[in-house]
Amino acid sequence: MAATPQANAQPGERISEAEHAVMEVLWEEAPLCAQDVCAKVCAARGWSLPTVKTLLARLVTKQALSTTRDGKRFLYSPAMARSDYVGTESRRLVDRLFGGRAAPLFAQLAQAEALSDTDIAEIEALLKELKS
Amino acid sequence: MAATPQANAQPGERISEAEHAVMEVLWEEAPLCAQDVCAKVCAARGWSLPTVKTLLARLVTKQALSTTRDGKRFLYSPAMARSDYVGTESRRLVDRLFGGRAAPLFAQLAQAEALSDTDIAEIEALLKELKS
DNA sequence: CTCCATCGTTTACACACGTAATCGACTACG
DNA sequence: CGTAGTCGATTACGTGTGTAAACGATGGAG
Repeated sequence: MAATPQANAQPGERISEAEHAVMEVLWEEAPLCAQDVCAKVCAARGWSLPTVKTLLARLVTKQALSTTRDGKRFLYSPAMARSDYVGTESRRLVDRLFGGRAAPLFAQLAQAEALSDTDIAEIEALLKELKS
Repeated sequence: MAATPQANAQPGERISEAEHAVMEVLWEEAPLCAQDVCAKVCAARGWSLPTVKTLLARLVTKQALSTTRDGKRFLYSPAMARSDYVGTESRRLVDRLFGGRAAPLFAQLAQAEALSDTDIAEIEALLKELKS
């Protein structure tokens, strides 16, 4: 049984940007069938239904989604927590660009004026909590 | 002059991860010739010299590097500031994962215990400065 | 002045990704 | 019971990326 190229896929398999858009929809609401996902994601990205189906299939292969049969169709649900994904992605960036240190990232955002007053207030609150 | 596929390349062209490793070396020290870059980057990544040459060439095409002739070889220097790259990449992530808001990213890092005491202290100091 | 080492350039190739059409099966309506 | 619509699966294809060999020019050693 000569494994086809895509046949093997570890759970750690990387989720691409387009795939992420699909995950985002399902993290917001699940389970959904392909059409529902398409309706939501196509509105934002302008993809066609076949495209969304491909992405769903690839995500299932990568074990990022799980499926349940519902009559003739499938219902898709996330098989990984959004916080996990967000966590590893954030960590990736911090490692790659800031040597694993979070402070320089913060400095970067501050300098780029990417921090709103609300952000600053929230971060301040978080800091207070961390120190307690 | 039928433009070859790669012939056109805007300055905004995206820098891939492998290319970024090369940029990193040149941001640390420049200008350098291909061999010097290779010596540094190959130690960390285990690439061969041809590979590094390809990456350098692609980066020149993307206008992320500039070159000066030095006898028979080229000296490569970054044509974009590291802070610019780091800025856009950070922004990208924050936009994609946190709806453009920095506070949730911070919360994420805090929750993942990715914040050292030093980080917290530095961020606190930055906050104080921002509010003044 | 010739030849070799060394550049940068060109070409190569497999795989991931974005995007999509087509196909075969199955369900539901008539 | 047949047929049309719909679903997931299969196949497709161009481009970017990671990785590298082959090639052609050129400058420096002898």
